[in-house]
Amino acid sequence: MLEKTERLSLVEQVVTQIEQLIESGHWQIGDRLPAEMQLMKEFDVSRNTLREAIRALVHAGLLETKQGSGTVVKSSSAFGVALHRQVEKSSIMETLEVRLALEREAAQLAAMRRNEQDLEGMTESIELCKLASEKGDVQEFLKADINFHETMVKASHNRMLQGLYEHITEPLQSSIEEVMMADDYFNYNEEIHYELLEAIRDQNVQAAIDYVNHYINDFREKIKRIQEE
Amino acid sequence: MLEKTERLSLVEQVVTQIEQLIESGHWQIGDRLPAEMQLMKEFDVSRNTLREAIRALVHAGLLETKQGSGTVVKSSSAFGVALHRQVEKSSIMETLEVRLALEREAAQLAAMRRNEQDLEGMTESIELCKLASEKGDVQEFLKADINFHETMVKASHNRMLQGLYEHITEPLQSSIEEVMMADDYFNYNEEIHYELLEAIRDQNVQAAIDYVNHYINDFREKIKRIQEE
DNA sequence: TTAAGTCCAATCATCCTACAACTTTTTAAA
DNA sequence: TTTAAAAAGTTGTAGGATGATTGGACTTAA
Repeated sequence: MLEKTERLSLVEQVVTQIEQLIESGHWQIGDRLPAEMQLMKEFDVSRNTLREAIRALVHAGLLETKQGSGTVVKSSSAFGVALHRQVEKSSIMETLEVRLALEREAAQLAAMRRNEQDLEGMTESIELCKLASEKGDVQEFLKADINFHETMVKASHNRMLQGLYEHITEPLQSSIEEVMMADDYFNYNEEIHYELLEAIRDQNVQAAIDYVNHYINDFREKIKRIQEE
Repeated sequence: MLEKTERLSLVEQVVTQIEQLIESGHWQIGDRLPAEMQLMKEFDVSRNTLREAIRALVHAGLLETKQGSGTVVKSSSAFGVALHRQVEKSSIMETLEVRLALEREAAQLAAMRRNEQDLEGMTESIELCKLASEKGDVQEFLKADINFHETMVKASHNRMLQGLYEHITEPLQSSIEEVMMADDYFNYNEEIHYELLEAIRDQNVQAAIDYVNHYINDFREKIKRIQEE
C-alpha cells in the first residue's frame, strides 16, 4: 500500500519557503521583510494565506510584526526559541545543572574525537581570555570564555549536543555575567583552561571530566553565595 | 517613564486562550475542537483572526486540522514537539549521547536528593520489569523499563532535566524497541537495576554514575552491532 | 441482510474587499 | 529651523463568497 500523499496546504508551503529564506541567511536577523502586498505577489497567494503563514512564524518566534511598521526577522532557529522559553520557565540552578550535564558529556566526547582544528580553536580562545583578563575587560573576557566552552562542545562532534548547549547558554548569559561581576576583582585562573585543554589533547577522558566538574562546582558555589545575600 | 503597554493582538489573545484550554486539560489530546463558526462566536472574533490563531498552533504542533473533517488536539507541549523535531533531524547515536548525559546527571542528583517516595516508585518499576520479563512480554517490559528510568530522573528533582529527558526518550522509543528485539532471547539482568537503586538509596553518587555508564555502554555496543549488520 | 455506490451536509482552505489602527514620511505653516 | 498637520504606507480585524475534502446518511442492487 502506498503512503497517502498528503497535499501540503498553501500556507505550509509559504511557511516552508520563508523558513528556508531565513535559515539560508537570505533574510538575516534584523532584516525587514517586504510588505504584505509585495509578498502576496511574490508567493502568488492571497493576503489571508500569507498572513496565516507569517502569523505561524511570529508565534514560533522567527518573525515579529508591528502594526503600521512592518515585519522583521527575530531569530533563525525555532528550536532555539523553544529552548529559550523553556529556560525562562526554569530556575537558574536547574538550567545550570542541565548545562553541566551537557558540558561533562561534551568534554568526554571531545577527549575522544577532537582533531587538530578543534585544539587550535580552543588554544585561540584561551589566548583571548588571557588578553581580556589582562585588560580587565569583563565583557570581552566573558565572550572569550563562552567561546572557549562552545569550541570544546563543538569538538564533541555531536551537533545535537552542540545545539542544545548553545541555546541553553544564550539565555543564561546575563546570569553568568552577574556571577562574574559579583566579585570585586575578577580573578582569571588560566590554569584550569590549559589543564582541560591538555586533558583533551592527551585524550585523557577521566581528567577532562574531572576538570569540568571542578570549575562547574566553583561556579555553583559562587551562585549559592550570591543567592544567599 | 512608564513602559509602553504593548497591546496584545487579538490573535495572540485567542492563541493564549486555546493554549490554556489545552494545557489545563479542558481539551485533551485527541479531542475535536468546535467548528470555526462556533469558535468565532465563543471568542467573539472574526474568521480571519480565529484562523490565524489556529494556524499558529497547528504550526507549533499542538493542533492538527483536516479539511472537511475538523481540528483536533495533537499535543499539549509545544516544547515537546520542538524537541521531537530536533531529534528527528539528528542521528540515533547523537541523540543517545545526549540522553546519556542527562541520565548520568540525573543519577547523580537523584543520589543526593531522593526521598522515600522516589525510592518506592523505582522499586515498583523494577517489580514490573521483572514480571514482564518472566512473562516474556517485550512490549510491557520496555514500558516498565522506561518507567524505571523516568522515575529515577524524576528523583533528581530538576523539572527541566526531567522534561528534556522525557521528550527525548519519546521519539527514541521505536529505536530502543528495535535494539531490544534484536536479540533472539532478551535477557533481563535485574541486578543492574537493583544495584543502581541501592546506590541511590545509599546516596553513593559515584556508584550511581558508574552503573549508569555501565548499562548505557552495553546499550551502545548493541546498537553498534545492529548498525554494522 | 449486506455491500457498493451516490448524494448531501458539515467543515476547512483560499480568495476578495473594506475599513480601522498605527507608523513613517512628506508637506506646510509659524 | 522648528513644529504641526496631512498624506502615504503598513499591519490588524471584519465579513462574505466560493472551492475542496470529508464523513455519514441514503439508496440500490446482489
